[in-house]
Amino acid sequence: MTATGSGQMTATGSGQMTGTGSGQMTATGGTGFAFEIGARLPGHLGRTGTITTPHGQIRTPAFVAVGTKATVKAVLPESMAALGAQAVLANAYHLYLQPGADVVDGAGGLSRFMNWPGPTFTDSGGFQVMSLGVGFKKVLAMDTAGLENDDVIATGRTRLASVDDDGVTFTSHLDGSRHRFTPEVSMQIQHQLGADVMFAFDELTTLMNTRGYQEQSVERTHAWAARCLAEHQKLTRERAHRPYQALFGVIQGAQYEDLRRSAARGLAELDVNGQRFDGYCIGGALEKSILGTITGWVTSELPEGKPRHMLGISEPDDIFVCIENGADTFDCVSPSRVARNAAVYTRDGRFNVNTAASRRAYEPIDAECDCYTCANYTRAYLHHLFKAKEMLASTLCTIHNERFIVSLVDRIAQSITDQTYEANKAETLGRYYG
RNA sequence: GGCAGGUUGCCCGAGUGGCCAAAGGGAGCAGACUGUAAAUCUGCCGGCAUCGCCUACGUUGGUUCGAACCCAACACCUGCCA
Repeated sequence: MTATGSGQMTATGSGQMTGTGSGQMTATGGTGFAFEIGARLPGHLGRTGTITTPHGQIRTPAFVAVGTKATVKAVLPESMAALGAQAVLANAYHLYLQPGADVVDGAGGLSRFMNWPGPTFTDSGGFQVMSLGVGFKKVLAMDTAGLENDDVIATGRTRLASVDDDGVTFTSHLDGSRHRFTPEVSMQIQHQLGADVMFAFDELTTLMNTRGYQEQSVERTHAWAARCLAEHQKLTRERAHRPYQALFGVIQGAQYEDLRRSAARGLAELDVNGQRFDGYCIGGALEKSILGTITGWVTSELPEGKPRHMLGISEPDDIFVCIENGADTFDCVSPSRVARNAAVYTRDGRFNVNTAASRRAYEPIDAECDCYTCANYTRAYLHHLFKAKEMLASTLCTIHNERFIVSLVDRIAQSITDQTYEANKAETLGRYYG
């Protein structure tokens, strides 16, 4: 395991760097974007594959690191490449507010702006419809019983976003200024940001919403998806001198099978003037206990030959269950956010390094981990850095956590190829949650 | 030596008769975080413990039904005068 991990790490890092400068890739139908399926997981919907973008390839399944404001918080792009990260996902809403999409465009696009030569993704701002709106961060829950209520608003929070059928009005959390996002605006921003993969502007509901609201929201997201495709087609023509940017549609529908399936089918069939989605995202309110089932409903409605991205997922059990149900890529803030708050992942579960137990623990976070942090630093030192409020603590723990997830996903990919998936799953989850 | 001010829980610091085991910080201890308003947030934080009891606001004594809060002496610290 360790040998495999470090070997992959090196290959990824160098592959990314060289693939970048040379520009266009292999057979991509003239767009620079393509997806090719590799091995399949017998008895399941899972598969390995390769996504080709103008900025390089992504071997799937893959974890995409979140760098909301064009930076993976606390970590250098070089470190992200060294730990095996294949792609980075930034956020249209945040970059639109600061520094402004035109500034990123002027730099030559997100990749150049942030010095990440590999593939990049941007989220549409759809997540902020929810996180700045009703404000319920909890979109994952074990149990939805008794939660339904469209009027619930998180206590103590000011609502900064409100939705209507045409779009969303935001109040900037930075300066209180008012902004209007529509599917067209999101596409314009994302084209200026210039990521290889863009996401359609969607409405993200929570598990608190009523069935009626979820239906209405799925319809709205579908209508927005069509508008995104139309605007995308127009912008792609206007910006033909720029590298091709792929567009993924986002499937909502919460925990309802009929809604999820019809939403998936609707986007799979959606064709606006010959323009279709290059891939799909599975997002929104996801009930953890049936996460795999939901993923399966959706992927079985989607075309096989296009990649599926899982929005906001990174817990080990969730990753397994999504991959075997046909998800190809993931993104999540968790490894990074949690690291800044002193929580670290290990093969034997997660713990907080800032507790007294690590004060004199002169050993790495995880003896089996091949990351830079575990190779060079002890828990005692990290504990000290957190207590002393030194920012290196965030850097080192983020490197470790990102590597943990990347390496977990890499091992899953390898086990699909090797046909040892079930054994790998049983062992990995048994240890992690045991 | 004279005049004036101060001494509060691990630290800083409110509180000037009962609603005070004592505000608020910090530290400490633990927990949470799933398309990032997050280097954030939550809980505990004198002891034993079920209400409750015990020990506590420099020390000792006093006034009072009742004192961290009022009085006296003492100890130490801090300003101005010699």
